[in-house]
Amino acid sequence: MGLVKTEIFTDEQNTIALFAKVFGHPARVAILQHLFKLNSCICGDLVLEIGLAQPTISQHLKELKNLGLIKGNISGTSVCYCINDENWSKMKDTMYLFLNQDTAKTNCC
Amino acid sequence: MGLVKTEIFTDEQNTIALFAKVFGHPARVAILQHLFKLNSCICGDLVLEIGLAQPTISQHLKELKNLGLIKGNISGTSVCYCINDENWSKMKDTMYLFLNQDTAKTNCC
DNA sequence: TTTATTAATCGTAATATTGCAATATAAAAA
DNA sequence: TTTTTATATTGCAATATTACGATTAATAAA
Repeated sequence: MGLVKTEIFTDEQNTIALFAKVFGHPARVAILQHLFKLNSCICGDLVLEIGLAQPTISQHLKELKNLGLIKGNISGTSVCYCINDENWSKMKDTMYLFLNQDTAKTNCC
Repeated sequence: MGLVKTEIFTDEQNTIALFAKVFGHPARVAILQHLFKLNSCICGDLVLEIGLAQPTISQHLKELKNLGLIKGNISGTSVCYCINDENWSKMKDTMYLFLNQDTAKTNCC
């Protein structure tokens, strides 16, 4: 297999898993942290900052873009990437609901 | 390859990625939601609730246990799983810091 | 003891992910 | 136009993940 059975789960469960999955690689975490830190946009400096080959970074950026968490503006030969604030906020709402399930709960073991 | 280059990332980035990775599968999301909802512990009912084979559920439970997010108590022939509140709370702190980077930021594109 | 019952482990097939070299694409500079 | 610069895409090897049948282990019930 190696194939996730998405049909048997709710949309919410699949959505949470998709967002979590994209954060499940340190390179993508690092890319997002850089984009946040610089506040302004960034292009291929990411390749220098993070120690991975250019095609690898490009691939990770694509996954973040596919989920709508970042957007890229072409300026000349380079591409300027930055956070998609609106979608980031929506993602946060979804993840918060999941992470916050533990409030006011007591366990038996 | 297929092998993550963890050496080139910070501990924080790797930790975030590890937590996110475990949430990156809908079955594990579903298991956690069940454990939270029932408030009391659960054992192999998870196999019935979620539509995956027993060894598959067992494997997912193991990953959650390895990260310390759940704990299991043996009672008779069955095992009672529940959330590890303390570790869940610590995990939440880590993830919140990451998810909350967007506060008071403006982007250029 | 023998027989359920429950969960973990092993082994394995199918698929996905990671990373990069090589190449392609596209715009800017010469 | 030719060359340079910056990024995306392709193809592929190495490794990881998912899922499950078969088996094992361990306790409870008969």
